[in-house]
Amino acid sequence: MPLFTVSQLARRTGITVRTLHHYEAEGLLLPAGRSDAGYRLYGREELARLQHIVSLKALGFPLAEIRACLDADAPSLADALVRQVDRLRQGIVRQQNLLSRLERVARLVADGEAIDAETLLSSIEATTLMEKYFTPEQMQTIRDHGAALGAERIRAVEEEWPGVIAGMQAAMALGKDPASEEVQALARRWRALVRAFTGGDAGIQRSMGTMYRENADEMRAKTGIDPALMEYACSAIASLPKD
Amino acid sequence: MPLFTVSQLARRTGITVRTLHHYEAEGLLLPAGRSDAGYRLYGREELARLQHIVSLKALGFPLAEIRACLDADAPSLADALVRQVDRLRQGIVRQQNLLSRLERVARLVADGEAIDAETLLSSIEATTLMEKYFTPEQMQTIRDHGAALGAERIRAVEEEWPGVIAGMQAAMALGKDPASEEVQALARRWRALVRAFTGGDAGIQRSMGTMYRENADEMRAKTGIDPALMEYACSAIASLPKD
DNA sequence: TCTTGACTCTCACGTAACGTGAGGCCGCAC
DNA sequence: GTGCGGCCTCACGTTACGTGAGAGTCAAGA
Repeated sequence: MPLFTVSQLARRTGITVRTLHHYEAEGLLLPAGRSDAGYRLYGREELARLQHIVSLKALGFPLAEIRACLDADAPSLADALVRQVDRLRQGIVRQQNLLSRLERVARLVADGEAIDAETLLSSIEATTLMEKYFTPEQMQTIRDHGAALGAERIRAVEEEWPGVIAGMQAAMALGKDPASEEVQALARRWRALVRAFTGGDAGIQRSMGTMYRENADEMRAKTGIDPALMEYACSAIASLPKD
Repeated sequence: MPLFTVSQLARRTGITVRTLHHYEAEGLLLPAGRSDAGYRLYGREELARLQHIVSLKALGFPLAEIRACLDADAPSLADALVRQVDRLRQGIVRQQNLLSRLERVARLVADGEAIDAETLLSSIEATTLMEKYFTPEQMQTIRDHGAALGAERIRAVEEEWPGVIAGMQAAMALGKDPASEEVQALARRWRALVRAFTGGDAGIQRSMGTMYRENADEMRAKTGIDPALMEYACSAIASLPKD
């Protein structure tokens, strides 16, 4: 009956000595005995058990579950297999969602040549926030629409916003009538800008409204639009003749 | 200039108070100051930084990298994006390999009704070992071939092995000539069993030979074939007329 | 004014699966 | 006897916090 020392057993199964120590501490694999000097000694039975452990570990099982399986019997192993498949599937789905988000961000860098950190972080935050309020289908619609518009038109739209916001802000501060011709002109430009983004999709526009209302602080900080201005602009747009 | 306490900041960004403590300990986000009672106080700047942190964390970045990005500048962020995409991709590939292995094992359970733990673990070990010696294409060939054979034929083959091995072992022990008629009959059955597995593929047969040689101990334990018997059987098969 | 409840503080251990020394004993060969 | 390799037992480090424990702080109601 052959007995192995730690390193012999480790070589035979392709794991480290430290791992064997760890398994003993966890009660996962106890040596058959000790030599006079206190060296761990393992027999055939322990070798077999270790091979089982290594196999299950190679399938990604946590040690606690491995111990449960080996100390119990077959049905628990079958259950564990199902659980592990589920765990893995969920993990993969999460990772893939993450990856697609990341790749979208990475494309910003690739497209936008030398984008600065502030802008990039803002974009990331914008998309993160948007993913909380838009369904995946809506996100896809928005992206498709953006692609159709082209990078140049998008930049043009983004550059027009500050002027329109400032104009509307000034009009509100001066107490001008939302139905007045001057404010109506601003409202038309505002509506056009919103439509450039929503593509005319009513669902997207509603979700955008929700997003604005629930993140008033952040929106004010990033766009300069506070709830009062938003209401003023909306009332001005409501007074526009149906296009 | 508004100041926030921990819980106010936490609510605003959807993270926990403990996490803020942690970020301070890590030097990732320091409060703007403390109140007389020692309460942490954060300002607008800290809120913005925390939003950046949360965004990057949502993309799966490790905290150390987030700190590096925020304390450095844009190029480091762009690099980090690339690194993170790589990391994720590799992780997904690993997980998917794991999943496919696991699903193969799970199918054993599904097919074999009430399989016992010992048998299942043996199967797992066998496939784990095989994946070390066969290329993915070879594994696929083996699986295809197995499917073509059908579960019943496979079981028949598995049941025939022990008798053939025992017979060959006995013949060797009695010192019979590998070229004798009796041993030649055993050799024909042996060769047929091997071909049932390899499907006649020379590459697979070579890989199997390597696997046997490099795992003589384990093979002896599982199949009862030791190197001497293997050599004897091979010489007997070599004496067979080319079919 | 006292008390209650919500909030905050600082330790400090727990998590998964080991890696990586530190300091010291054991065994065999020269 | 003296190397050198193998073995032993602590015990801390890793990741990103969770979860109390024990104690001080703040605003409000009885």
